Parts: sequence; structure tokens; C-alpha cells
Amino acid sequence: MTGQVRTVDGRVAGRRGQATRQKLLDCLSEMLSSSPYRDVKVIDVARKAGTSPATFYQYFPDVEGAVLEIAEEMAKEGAGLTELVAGRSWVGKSGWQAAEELVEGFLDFWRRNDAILRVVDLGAAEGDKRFYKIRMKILNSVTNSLTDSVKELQAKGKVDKDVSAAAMAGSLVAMLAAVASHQKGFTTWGVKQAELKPNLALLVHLGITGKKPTK
Amino acid sequence: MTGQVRTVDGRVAGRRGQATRQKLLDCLSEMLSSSPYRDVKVIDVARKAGTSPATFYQYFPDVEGAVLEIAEEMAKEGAGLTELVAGRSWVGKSGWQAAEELVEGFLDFWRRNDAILRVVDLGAAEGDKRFYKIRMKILNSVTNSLTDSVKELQAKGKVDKDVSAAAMAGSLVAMLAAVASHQKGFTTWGVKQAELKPNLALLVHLGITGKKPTK
DNA sequence: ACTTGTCCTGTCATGCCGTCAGCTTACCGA
DNA sequence: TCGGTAAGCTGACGGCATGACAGGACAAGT
Repeated sequence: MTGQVRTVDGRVAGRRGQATRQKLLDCLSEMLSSSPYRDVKVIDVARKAGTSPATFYQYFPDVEGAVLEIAEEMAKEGAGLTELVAGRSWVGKSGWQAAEELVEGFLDFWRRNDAILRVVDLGAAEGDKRFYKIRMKILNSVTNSLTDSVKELQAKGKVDKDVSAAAMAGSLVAMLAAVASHQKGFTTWGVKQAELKPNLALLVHLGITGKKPTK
Repeated sequence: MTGQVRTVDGRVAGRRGQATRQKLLDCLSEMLSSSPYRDVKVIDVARKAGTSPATFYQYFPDVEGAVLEIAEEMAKEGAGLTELVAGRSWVGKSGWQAAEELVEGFLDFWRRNDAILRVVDLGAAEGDKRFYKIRMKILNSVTNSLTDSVKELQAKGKVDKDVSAAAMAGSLVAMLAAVASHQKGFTTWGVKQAELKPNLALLVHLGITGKKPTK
């Protein structure tokens, strides 16, 4: 069921093959960090991996296909972001702490994977369903948990009923993703990392609970 | 000062030349809407414009260069977004109205220019200063006005002093931009446009004033 | 008609794309 | 030890995009 790794022409990849494949993915990953997506060429990736373009095409249909593999891998890791929200309390001091840790964890994940996430974002915005699905997988892990938190607070009467839990959670997560993508931008702008995070946490807290946090 | 339109090799473009140039830009714009950025080729743009690749290179150094021109044009229009915030009152019912109109105007602008904004976003995220500058120009028009609004409220003691006005404004604007980029995504997700906007307005209001709006 | 400067394109060298046939290497059973 | 088989890799090739140039077409003024 797991599906063995296969080459484009249907052969099953053995040890050596998988190593080569992985090396190509690693090199591609590096290239994405150092040069514009538009300029990443198959031949450069192959050269960097010490192999030939033909070998690349044996494992991936094209650059986009290989990028999807990397993104899929990252999405698996990203599913763990649920931990940042699941089972957290949003009242009192622990609420503020939850917001802070969510911001911290999210920004960190984005910073670690910024190169590939840029491309995923672009693909999703362009309407490519495969990229869109991956983006959803990552964001959903957080959004769904947040949506539940809002609904719970609504059930207790602590949050207005006319708030759409899903829309609110989605907007907040989109905000976190956007700010994370342009972190460097903020610093050039004159906003320091140190003051950015508390403000994001404040917004998250306001959005979820509708109230100012008690720190 | 304005600088006449010039070809790559330094000649000044006359009437006919400018028309051709503009046609190339229009066709490029269209192509960006219909196909992935990575796949937009000079030859396709030229063909669509009923001319040859050589002509394209007479006016632009490459695809990226032409995209920058389009983006610059859009940025001029985007500067008008300031109107959505400047001189608005954030107290009482007019505060809620201000938030609603900001969201409406911003999302609309983004929807009208989504194809080119995708590319600008990517370029900026990749660290290209030219794209970054254009993005700033657009966002600044809103962010600066919002920052002023927050500072004003702080001076009146209506907002906590420990809020960084710039960070708050920047985060809110980043959120709007992100949600706008993935508007289609939200609908697939089960969130309707109709419930998305009020929630965004609510978040904006909460962020700026720290309080729930009076509708 | 002639001149001048703008505008467009045919052509060419270069380099990447994507595919194939065929060679080498590793594994395995007899 | 010795084939046999499948995995793994690459050289080479037609095709296409790139980017540069020089020369021809065109419009406008004299």
C-alpha cells in the first residue's frame, strides 16, 4: 500500500537509485534557497548533484514535479503544527501563552522552510490544485484546531455567535503565513522581530477570544 | 525629469514604438493570468502581440524586466489605497464602517491585479529589492495611514502604549494581502465570501482599536 | 525625391529541454 | 563461479528559447 518509489518509466528504485533521487531533491532544495524559482534549471540541479540531466528525468517529470515531492515531505512535518493549538486553553494567562507559542512555532516552521513554501504559495495562488492541497494540509492542521477552539468558546457564550469560526481561524492563519513569508521585509521596514511577535500574538488572542489578553 | 520611454539600446521611443511596447505589456499581463509564471516565455508573448521576440528584447531586458514595468504601473494606482484609511474616524459606528470599507477596497484591488501581485509577492519573498520596493509602495500607502491612526488612538489613551503601531498595522495589512491572494482558496474551503469580509473587518477593528466594534 | 531617425524582423550562435538507445553496475539463483 | 536479469546512468540528438546584430521598412519633414 505504501507504494514503492518508482522511476518515471515504471521501474522500482533500489538503494542506489533512492540515494541519487534524494541527492537530487536536496540539491534542488538548496537551489531554491539561493536563486529565483524561475531560474532554477534541471541542468543546474543535475550538475550540482554530480549527475546528468537524463538522470533527473528518470526520477521526476520536471522541476515542478520534484518540487512537489519536497513540498509533500515538508507537509508531513507541518502536520505536527497541530500540537501548537490542540487542547490549549484560551482563558486567562494560559490563553496569552497559547497565542505566544502558536506565533513562535508557526514563524519558526515557516522560516525553516521558506524557500519551498514560497513556491507552494505561488503554485496555490496560480490555481494549481496539487500545490493548493499541500498548502491546505499544512494550514489545516492549525486552522482546524483553531476553529474548534473558537466554536468551543462560542458554545460557552464567551464569543459572539455571529463570528464565523472558520473564517476567523483561516484569516488568522493566513496572516501568520503572510507575515512569516515577509519576515525580512518587516525588519527592513523598521519593525524589529522582538516587537513583531507580541503584536501577532495579541492579534491572534483578540481574534480567537475577542478580548485583550491578561499577561 | 519624467524620463521618456527608451529602448534597451538607448533610442527614444516614438508613437508607434510606444504602442508596440504597450501591446507587449498587455499581452504579458494576459499571459500571467492564464499560465504559471515559470512557463511564460518571451516567444509566446511576442507571438500573442503579433510581433517577433527580437522586438520584445528591444524594449525589455527579459520577462522579469517587463513584469517590473507592469508592477510599477499598478503600484501607482495602488497608492490611491491611502484614501481608504486617511482621515477616517475609528470610534463608534464610523469605526466599523471604516474597517468594512478598508477590507472591501483592499480585496477588490487585489482581485483586480491578482496575477501581477502574485509575481511581485514571489519576487519580494525571494529577496529581490526591486519587487520588494514595489510591494512596499503599495502596502505602505495603507500601512502608514493605519499606523498613524493607531498612534493617534494611543495619544488619546484609547489604545495600550505597549502596542507597536507599525507592527500592528503591518500585520493587519499582510493579513489582508494574504487572504486576498487566496480568496479562491477560502471558498473551496467552505468559507463564503460573504462571511469572510465581516470577519476580516472585525479583526482589523480589533487590531486598531483593541475593542469590539459597535455596528 | 531625399534624408533622418524610428521601428521591426531575419538570422545566427549558444544553451537548455526532454527523450532514447545502449552501456555499466549490482544482485541473485544455479 | 558464472550467466541472467533488472537497476542505474549517460552520450547524443532534434527541438526550442534566448539574446544579439545588421539591414530593411516606414513615417515625417524639407
